[in-house]
Formats: sequence, structure tokens, C-alpha cells
Amino acid sequence: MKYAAVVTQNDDGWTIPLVAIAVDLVILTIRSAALHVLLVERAEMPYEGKPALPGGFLATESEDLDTAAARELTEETGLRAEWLHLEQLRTYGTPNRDPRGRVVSVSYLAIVPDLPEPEAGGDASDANWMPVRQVLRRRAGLAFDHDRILTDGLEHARRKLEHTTLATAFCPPQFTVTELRNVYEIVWGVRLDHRNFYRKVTGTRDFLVPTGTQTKQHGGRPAALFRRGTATALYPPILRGSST
Amino acid sequence: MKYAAVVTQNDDGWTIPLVAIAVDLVILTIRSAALHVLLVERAEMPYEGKPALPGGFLATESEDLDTAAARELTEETGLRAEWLHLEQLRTYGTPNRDPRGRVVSVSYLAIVPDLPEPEAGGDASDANWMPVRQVLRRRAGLAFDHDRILTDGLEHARRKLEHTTLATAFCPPQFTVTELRNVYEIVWGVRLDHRNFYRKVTGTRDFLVPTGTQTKQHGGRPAALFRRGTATALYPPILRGSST
DNA sequence: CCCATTTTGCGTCAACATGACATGAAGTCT
DNA sequence: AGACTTCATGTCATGTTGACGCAAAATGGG
Repeated sequence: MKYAAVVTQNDDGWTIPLVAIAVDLVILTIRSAALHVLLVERAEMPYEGKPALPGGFLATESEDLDTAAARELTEETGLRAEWLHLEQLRTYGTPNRDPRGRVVSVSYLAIVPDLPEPEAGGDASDANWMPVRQVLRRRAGLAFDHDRILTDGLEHARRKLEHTTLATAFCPPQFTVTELRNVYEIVWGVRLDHRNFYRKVTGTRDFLVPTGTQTKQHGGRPAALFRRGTATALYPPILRGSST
Repeated sequence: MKYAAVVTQNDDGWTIPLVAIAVDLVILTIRSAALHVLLVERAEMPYEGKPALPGGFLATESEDLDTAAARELTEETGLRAEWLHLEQLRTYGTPNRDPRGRVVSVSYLAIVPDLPEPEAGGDASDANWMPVRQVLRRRAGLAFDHDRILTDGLEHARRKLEHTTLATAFCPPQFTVTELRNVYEIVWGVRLDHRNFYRKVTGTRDFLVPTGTQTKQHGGRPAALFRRGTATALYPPILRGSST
């Protein structure tokens, strides 16, 4: 990357540094009973060949940040952002976080239901779902400061499960109470009492809407299927470290 | 503001827009039983003469975002950032939010105890504490998209009172339970039962540390003085819309 | 077909937290 | 001294949570 110029001036003659803006995505899903994050293998220097979060620079001078995040999400997963949970996380701007120069990265958190297969597309040479535990076990596993971004995104998601209905974003359009409980158990890494959990979520207004249908058999009593309700906040919350 | 250059190129010949980075601060305090926010009057175009949140561009190519926020806070209030609560809020990058060109703004939330007087310094022509209610009553009261940033910062602060010990950041080093309750009542705009509140906060481990001293008289029974404890999270939380 | 197994859905009960409110304690003001 | 103010503690009914029992409804093996 070559900079044609890195500063500009305001009317008083002050010099103002100009920087490149990147968006980086923490895209989480649950696959085979484990939390997974979508990673790409970097095709260019720096960190060539290293795994990294999907992301990239603003495409044009007039592209909005949220638009850029939605575009990257679609490029990497083939999913339309309108149907998914996509929210801004926070911004990382440490001067030397990118060896090519000053890059400020705006990170986003995306939650998607279990997908058939990742679709390697866009400028990424390769896109793969990786278990989060495995990625975070070894330090410096990801390019740039993406280990930190992933850690922050994970903590953000864990916290939001407590007092919002975010967990349903991991689920398909119709799901059972047990599937929803599995989301909590897998993301938090705890065991919850299934009877108390059932009482809690079915008793929270507008959290779940019964569809009237049931699951097909798979070795036990059929379960009722639900859709997401209109609620977004949970009062009272479901606290971690409880066995609700 | 004149741009010497607005784009650069990566190795593939892609063009990457370069943008200016600003930090904007939502600095909240409580004065005369009302929530106040620090505003400056803009000395330059655009929005000359309009009130705005304190903030500014990165000073140098190598300045960190958090450092820039701390610098602006010190310039506007004279307070050392190390002693205060200062955290990143979120980032605003709508293409036309600044008529001078593409500016991405990283907002920060600062909570400070009641100060003797605002110290107009730095590049702001004027700095004043303004009641938040009054500022938000009229639409488009602030320059740029600062109404939106203020609204977001306020909601963020209100939410954090519920499950963190952030409220103590509004208080001086030593404070009474009633002073702490006033923080909740003023920020949330509700009335809380003082007896239940007392039971709750004194019963939460590491929230308050008794100093053994008492307040001087002011027309009632002297109150015990406390310092902040080591706790940062509140389990269980203090929920809004309750009368804890 | 009968029975063990699995998973769902509902019920019970003690422990704890909360909402509402009474009352005593320790000062000031007139 | 008595009225008034604010602080601190206590009481009690109600609601939520944690732990766990158990019946309902399916599957699969002998």
C-alpha cells in the first residue's frame, strides 16, 4: 500500500492525519455443538497465510460503515445482512496495529444460524468455520490484533445473551426450547437446568411464539416449535453463573 | 479544510479512501440535582456559533484513539483522565455527517464528579455545562450528528448503572448512600425507595467500603461516608423500573 | 408386544430477593 | 422542649430462582 498523502490541513493551518478505515467482522455460529467463528486465510502480505477475521477497507469515499460491514458479510458468507443480527462492536486504532500504515478498524459482530457450508468468495483466498476454543487457546493465532477483537466480540455476545433475546439469532426460523438452551450452554460453556430454563423462557412475555407444530421424532417426546417473539430485552435477565 | 489527497492504493491497484478521524466526548456530571453535559460553542465553520460536543481530530499520525480522547478531556475540563471513567462508546461514519468531507468520529463517554467550574481551554471558544433535558428537548440543538451521539451516550450510561458500579464515578472520593441514590434517581429520572436502596447497595459485596467517618450536620442524622469498593459488576443488577 | 431409554413438559418446595412501609436514631431549627 | 429532617434498621407479603421429582410421548431392542 502506498500513500499518496497522509495529511491534510484545516483553515488554521493545522495538520490533520488521514487514515484508512477497515471493517472487521466477528461472525459467530454454532456447528456440531460448538461455537465457531468464520476465519479467512490472508492471501497477501502482511501476515500472508495467517488466519484472520473477514474484513476489508471501505470500498469508496461514500460508503457507509454499516454498509461496508454488510457488504463484507455477504461477500464472505453469501448471506443477506437484512435477515441477520449485525451490530457495531468497537473501534481499534492503535498506531502500529497494521504494519502498512495507520489503519483504524471498526469491528462488527454478526450472529448467524448454522449454515450448510461456508462460501469462499470475495478477496479472501479461503473461508472456514473454526471452533472458537481452539482459536483462542493459542496466543497470536490470528493476524493483526484480531485475537483481541475476537475476545472482545465473544465477551460482548456472552453478555448480550443475559439481557437480550440475541440467542434466537443463532437459531433457525423455527426452533425448540432445547435448541435455544443449547445456545446458552454452548456460548457460556455451562450447564443449565432444562426444567428451569423451560419455565423461564416460556414465561417471558413475547420471547417465544408457539407455532402449534412439533418436531419429528428423534428418540424422545416431540418438542413444540417456536418462532422469535417481538421482545428484544429480557426483564428480568438470565444471569450467567445461575442455573436458570 | 483542504484535502491534499483523499485516496491511496494497495498493491493490487485498488483505491482506498482516506478519511479524517475525530474523537467526540460525551462528558456527563451532576450539578444542582440535574444531569449536565459539557458543550462547547463552535468557533469555526461549519456550524459556527452552534453548541457541540467537545472533540477534535487526531493530533498526529501516531496518536492513539484513547490518548486523543484523554487529551481532549484534559483540554476541556482540566481533569486527568487517569482518575476518571473514560470509555469508548461507538463510531459514527455516515458519509455526509461533516460537510467538510469524510470524517469518521469515535465517540467516548466520560463520567466526572461535580466540578467547581468548567475551564474553557483548548481550541473551544467556550465550554459550559448544560442540562441534558434542556439540550435534548429541542431537536437539532447540537452541531453535526451530536444530538444522536449524546442520546446514545446517555442510554449507554443509563444501562450501565444497572449492572455496574458506574454510578460511583459521579461521586466524589467519599460519599453517602443518599448521594449515590441521587445519582440513580437523576440519571434514570425515577424515585427510588431510600430504605430498599440502602439495603441493596450496602448488601452488595465490595460495592461500598465504610470509611468509619460521618458527614457533618446539615439538618438531619449524620450519614456514614463510603469509598468505592473493588467491585465493577453488580450481581444481581439494580433494574430500572423497579423501586429497589 | 413389552419394557428400557430418551426427551419434553409440568409440578413442588425451600431459599432468596424484592416492593411497600413502619419505626427508631441522631442530628438541626425555632 | 418540641417540631422537623435525614439516616439506619426491621418487618412482612410477594415473586423469582435453584434443585429436583415425575408423568407424557416418542424410539428401539428383544
